[in-house]
Amino acid sequence: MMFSDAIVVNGPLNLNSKEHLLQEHSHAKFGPPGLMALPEPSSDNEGRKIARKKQKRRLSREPGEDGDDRTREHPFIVTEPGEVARGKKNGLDYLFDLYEQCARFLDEVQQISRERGEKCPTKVTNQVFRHAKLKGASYINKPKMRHYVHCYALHCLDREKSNYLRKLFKERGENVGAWRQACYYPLVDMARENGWDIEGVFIRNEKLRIWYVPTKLRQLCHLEKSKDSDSCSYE
Amino acid sequence: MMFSDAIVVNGPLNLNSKEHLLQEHSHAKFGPPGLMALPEPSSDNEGRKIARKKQKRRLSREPGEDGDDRTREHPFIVTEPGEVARGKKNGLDYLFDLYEQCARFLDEVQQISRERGEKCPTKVTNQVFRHAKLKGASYINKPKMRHYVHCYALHCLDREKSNYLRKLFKERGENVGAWRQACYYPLVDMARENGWDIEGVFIRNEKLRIWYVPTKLRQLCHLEKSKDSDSCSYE
DNA sequence: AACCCGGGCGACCATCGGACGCTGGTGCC
DNA sequence: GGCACCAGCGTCCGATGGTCGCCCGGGTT
Repeated sequence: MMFSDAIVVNGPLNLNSKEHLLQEHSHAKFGPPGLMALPEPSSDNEGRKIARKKQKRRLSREPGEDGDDRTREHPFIVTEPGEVARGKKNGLDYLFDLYEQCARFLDEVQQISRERGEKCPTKVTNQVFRHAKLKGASYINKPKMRHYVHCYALHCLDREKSNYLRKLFKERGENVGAWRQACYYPLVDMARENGWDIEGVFIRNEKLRIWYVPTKLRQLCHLEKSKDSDSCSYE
Repeated sequence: MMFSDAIVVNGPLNLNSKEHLLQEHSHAKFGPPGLMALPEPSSDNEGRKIARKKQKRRLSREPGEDGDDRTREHPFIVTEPGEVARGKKNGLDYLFDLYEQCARFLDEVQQISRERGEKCPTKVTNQVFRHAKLKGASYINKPKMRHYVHCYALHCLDREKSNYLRKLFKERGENVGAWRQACYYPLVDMARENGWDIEGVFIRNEKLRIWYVPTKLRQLCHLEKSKDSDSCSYE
């Protein structure tokens, strides 16, 4: 009754959005790099400056036209594994899938950087979010992804506990915010079991490695560690 | 006639400066962290904002008063291993020692971050330079250290070749700039032998790991790689 | 003493990681 | 239909990695 791994769906998900025209970017070659002249600043880096205001037109959707060209993503609700969110909501399987999509976008960015001989990111950076947007994944954005990183971490590190928490909070009718808060504590326990090295816990996990440890989680660990050592020693 | 390692002096060095009142920072404890209140932004991070303008008074040194309170460090000249720079110059052993000092400052910064439960840098960052300055090592600064990273890299990765280059350029009476340029090419060769993974070459070396790969070196590798594949295949 | 060469490093810049809170979607009554 | 709740994400902010070129030290004449 511990890690059960790899059971949870990768199935339907994302019922309410229909942006999947991406997903299958084969790591293509993009042709020979073109021999950039060395003493110059750098090659044009994936439309960082250029094409900046190409955002989706906001505030222009006609009411009644629903489901597509949505102004903002439907909010998440607490769903149990495999459960499809009903109504104008997204489920947690979909949330977690977003993290996997980001990992794929990071792969692509790394591929491109390597081809160009540029610095190669090891984490999901601004550049990756920019790339995702460019590829049409407009439903991915930094604040959202950072907001739920620790929930995804629990999902990666202890599927069992993660699933249990989802069921529990769903049952109780708790909102997403409450569930999200609750996700911190199992992680703090895990950090404790690993000598309080939360960074290491992330880095040792294949999927988590690419995500920054959230500040709040790091702080919680530090706080708890201080409490621990206060109460059982006076060094 | 390859890696001979660990022969080069760690001796006299730094004849013209007398700032070594640092060197021996034992990784002390600094007392208990103080249990920062969680929801707050962050604890005051090593005088990042505070004490900012505490710089050395410039333009106020009286002429004739030499050797101390110098406005700027003496320029480097090409010296061979163990050779002491004469006159108002610094030698390359001293330059390389500066990199070792930075490594020690990084250690300290990491120690402090870990105690405070803050993000722990793995590289020599701005924070490390700030810390060095705070500890009195005012002769260490970012532009200088970044400027010669690849020279230090050669020194770490192929002492033999590095020493040879120093002797050669000294003999020829070349200036520091010329020697510095020359340091790139052996490194490019080394990258070639390692599948053009210059990042990996740095990371695999204990001492280099903490330094960012200089852009110019990365670009040179990329350029050379393109040339290679152009001339021996048409894929 | 005057001059010029060369390089040290102050200071700037684009971009980064990180966070807040406004806006407006959503379900309930 | 109106309202209250709450969360998505635009947008800001301090700090970062990276660099350029000014200024002036130093050797030469």
